[in-house]
Amino acid sequence: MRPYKHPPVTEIVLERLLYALSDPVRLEIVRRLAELGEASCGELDGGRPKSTMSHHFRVLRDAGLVQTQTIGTTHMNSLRRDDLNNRFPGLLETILSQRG
Amino acid sequence: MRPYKHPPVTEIVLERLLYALSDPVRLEIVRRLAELGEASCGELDGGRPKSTMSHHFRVLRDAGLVQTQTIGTTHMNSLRRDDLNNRFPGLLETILSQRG
DNA sequence: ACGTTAATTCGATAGTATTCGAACTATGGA
DNA sequence: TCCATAGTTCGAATACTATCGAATTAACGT
Repeated sequence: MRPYKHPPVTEIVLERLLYALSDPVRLEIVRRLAELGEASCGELDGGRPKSTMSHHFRVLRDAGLVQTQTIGTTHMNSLRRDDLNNRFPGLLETILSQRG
Repeated sequence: MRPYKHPPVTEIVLERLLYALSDPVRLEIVRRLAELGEASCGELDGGRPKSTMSHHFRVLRDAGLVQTQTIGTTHMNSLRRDDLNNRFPGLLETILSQRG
């Protein structure tokens, strides 16, 4: 499995980040990741097909929100909290603290 | 001119709000409105056609970010700061404080 | 009433997103 | 090596979105 392409911190773009979070499925993924610390793709599908989940995780990765590392056969995802707080201080926490 | 339909505070949805702000043109509009306090549609077009601006203002209105009142022939827009701070405390300020 | 100004609505087009099944790839275990 | 597991990639259908010109509506001043 070739490694994932994660954007460097400096290339994380606000609009792209907001867009990634504007989808209910993706916002829920991010909320769960915030709770759990990390999770595999499969753990967070709510019965949705794998391809759909894979798509959403890719959007989150491309936006710089999520990092994915391969451990064995599972792909572990976690939020890039430090990177995000460097680039956009307080933003992620403020969004996650909202009761939507 | 029939009055605009602004969603009540309780119906402002986080995802919709994030989506509205994920467009560069709209984010810029919101930034300018935050600076100026209020502005007409025409003041904020950067040479863009009126129909394009009208579209973006509608998205911002529907998301609950902007309120528009007609004064004479001009439509004055301003941010719904209080409403937004009630519904999503700190969110707007945090987003606007980011240097994108 | 007429023209001007300000912005919305309509209609079309081109681009992009979401969703999903099916095929594929990679890793680890029997 | 064969198989199961975990996700990705591909392809296609469907649905949205942004953009803009043209026509329309509204309010004001003359």
